[in-house]
Parts: sequence; C-alpha cells; structure tokens
Amino acid sequence: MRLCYTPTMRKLAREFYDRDTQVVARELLGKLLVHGDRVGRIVETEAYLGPHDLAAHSARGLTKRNAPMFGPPGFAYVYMIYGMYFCMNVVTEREGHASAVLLRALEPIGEIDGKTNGPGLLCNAMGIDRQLNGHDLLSEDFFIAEGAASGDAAYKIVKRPRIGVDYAKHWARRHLRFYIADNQFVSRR
DNA sequence: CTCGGGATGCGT
DNA sequence: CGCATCCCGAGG
Repeated sequence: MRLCYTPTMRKLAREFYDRDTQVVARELLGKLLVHGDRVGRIVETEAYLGPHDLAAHSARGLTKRNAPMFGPPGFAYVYMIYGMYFCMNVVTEREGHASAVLLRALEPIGEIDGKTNGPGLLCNAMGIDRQLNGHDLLSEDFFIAEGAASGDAAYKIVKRPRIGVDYAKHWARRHLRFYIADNQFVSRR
C-alpha cells in the first residue's frame, strides 16, 4: 500500500490522545486522517466520555465489541452499525478510562472515492472496516497528522448535542458534538 | 438459543 | 417516516 507521509504532515503523538476527551474531540478538527494514500481533513467529531456517559458503548462495561475503548489511547475503535456501515473512533485518555472520539465527517483531500459527510460514509470512502479495529494510530499506514506547516487555519467551532443518542437521557442533551462552522462536508446540515 | 435494537444513510 | 441488513449483548 502506497503511503502518503510528507514532511509537512506531522503524525500526532500518543500524548495527544492521552488527554481530556472533549479537548481531543475539539483539537481533532482540522487534523488529517490518513489511511494509505487516502487523506481527509476532520471537520466533525463527537466525544464519548466513558462508562458514566450513557451514550457511550462503554456504559455497560467491558464487552468483546468495545474492548478497544478500555485500552490505551491512540488506538482505533471500529465497529459495524445497522448491519451495513462502520464507524471509527479514536480511543482517548488513560488505559481503562474507556472514552473515545467518533469521527463523523471529513473534507476530502486529493482523490477520495465516495462521500465523507457522515461516520458510515467516511469509513467507506477511507477503506476503514473491522480489520482496523484495535489498530495503533501511531502506525505507518493508518494515523492522524497535523495539517500543513502553516498550522491551524482560523475557523469557528460549533458545539451541539450528539446525533442519534436520544436513548441516553440527560447525556443526549450535552453539547459533545463538535464541527467546523459553515463547512460543507459536515453531516446533517 | 432467541430476540430487540442500534453513535446510519437514502429514498419517499 | 420506512427500511435495508447484521451483529451485539441481554436474558432464558
């Protein structure tokens, strides 16, 4: 698989992910998700805070599916939803904290085949499936990087309730969804 | 072993 | 709003 790793693309370190999940969710905006030669700029995320967060998969304890959430930060948690899509998370905070950030939308960079304005669509377009569940995001073929050397461009971050978690009682109302304002690739606009 | 429903997306 | 389509996770 051809790699897309240039000097202007600095891979995020383990320490980036080993921080407060809401901070990671906000700071992932504008970063580049890289899988082989496919690259997309993250424009929408959601924070899932741990077992106390009733919307998180870790809310009912450790299971075979959610095991990566309980592992160390900087690994991928990929799962199938509705029998036809995959969703990708990055694990955050210390091992055992069981928190993660869901990647909800990307802005395509270069040649990407398919839509990227939703968690299932972006996994399709980036070629992300169950084989990448538990994959280290400090690896050579699948990682997240800073953008161009110019650094973060100025943009406004919008905070809203998470999508599709109405079952989570008061947790459904918390503003744990983050996206870049006015970006055309954000889902459900 | 059943069985209900889901961090979705698309068409009506 | 209905529905595709599969697997998880809870319960018997």
